[in-house]
Amino acid sequence: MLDPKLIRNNPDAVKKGLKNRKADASLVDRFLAIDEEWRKLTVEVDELKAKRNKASDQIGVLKKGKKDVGGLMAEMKELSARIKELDEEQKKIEQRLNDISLEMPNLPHHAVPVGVDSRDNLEARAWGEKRNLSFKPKSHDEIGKNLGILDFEQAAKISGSRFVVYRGVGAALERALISFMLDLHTKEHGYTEVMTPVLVNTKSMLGTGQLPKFEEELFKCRDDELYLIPTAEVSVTNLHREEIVKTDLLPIKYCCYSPCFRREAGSYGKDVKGIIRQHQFNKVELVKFAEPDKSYEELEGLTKDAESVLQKLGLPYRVVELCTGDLGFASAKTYDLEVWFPSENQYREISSCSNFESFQARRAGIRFKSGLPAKAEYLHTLNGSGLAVGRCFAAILENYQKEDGSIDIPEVLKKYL
RNA sequence: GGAGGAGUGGCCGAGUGGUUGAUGGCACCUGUCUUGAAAACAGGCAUGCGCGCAAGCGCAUCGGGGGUUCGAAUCCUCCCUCCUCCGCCA
Repeated sequence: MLDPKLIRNNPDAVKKGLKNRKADASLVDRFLAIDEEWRKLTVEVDELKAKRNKASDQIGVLKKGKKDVGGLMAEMKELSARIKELDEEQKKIEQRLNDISLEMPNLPHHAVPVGVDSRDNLEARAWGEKRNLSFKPKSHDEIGKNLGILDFEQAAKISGSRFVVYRGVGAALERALISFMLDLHTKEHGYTEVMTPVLVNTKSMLGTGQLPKFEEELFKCRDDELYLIPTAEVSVTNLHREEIVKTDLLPIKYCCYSPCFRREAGSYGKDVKGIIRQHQFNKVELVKFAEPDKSYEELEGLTKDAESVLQKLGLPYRVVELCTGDLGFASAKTYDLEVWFPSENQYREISSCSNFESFQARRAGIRFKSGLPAKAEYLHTLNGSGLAVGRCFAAILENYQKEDGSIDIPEVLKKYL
């Protein structure tokens, strides 16, 4: 959610930001029109309520003095009825205002390169040597099937398409990756591990921005107001919803392993082979709560923490700075980490590290005290994959494959297997 | 799932229809005293929103929604959360 005062005082800047990210800038004018209507009505209602409050006090006093208050009471009865009508109208307007506010995406940070789509993204840096294979590299799903560690048929039988069964060493490798990542982030990068529910309520989904706009991307329970999380970002960020966190605890750094669930509506025919795009996948997520003036520094650190996973695994990757047009709904600035896939001869996203500034904090009511005298203020939230485990699994299969169809195991994983 | 109890400001805890946004205590801030600190004493101390250049004024908020009433923390109702007991259960 954007600061309503910012929209009021700086509508043109907001429009420009929305346009840069290909969002509907007319939302601003609609917001302003309704906002004005709301304020006008608010003044009116408040005045009537002030009148009523005064009269009610007076009635109390008069009654004590055994004076007649029948006329005044009748008058106030009418006034109350009028107030009730206006209250209802005001509530409706508030609802509309709120709906628009929740539909509005975040504004890009001013330094984010302006662009239309992923072709305008900037490569910030690249790391690692792509291995020189003396044979034609196989795809990870082929390797996995051949080794008997990935089974797509059985998964399709018990669940459907875009699911996978890990078997034997495959299951162990997936588990090893999770443990390796969590250990790295907790022991070397100072994150606190949490394990949170994967079913969350509507408020949590609104808080991080999955709702109301992206409901079709979510799995929802039929009989309960609960959704499966598409990322641990949701449950972990909402840990501090409606809280004023102690300033001396900032920055708060969490890492969380969780399975993630995405409907992938509208991605039919895209990445249908392999485990790149699944309805259910594992991910270790990094989440930070930071003071506003330090959040960009924290974004750099967060990205480096995610990168170090790839470095320790010896997987070549590059860091891409997303342009305004490619930014996610809630993000002000995002770095994608892309890992090398030899069989495709291209880099593919394996992590996305974003600073949401106060966008999620405002939706979720996450504040801290700052200044003198101390005043509660929205903090900044950040998160990034550290990393997507399934894609990491696939990248290891492809990058560490040998001509005989077997694979090497990265050194750092050996103690986990 | 069944029965009962509870939810008040940062915390504890009063308050069952009328100057109660809410007594008191703790914590916190300021001042006096002190070489300094502690103690004691005095004072201050909720949040959100709107109007206003400002001083300030007004509205809302006692888990959440709805209702009764001129007026609700207080009465009614639905919901949520927590606790106790029973049932079921990894």
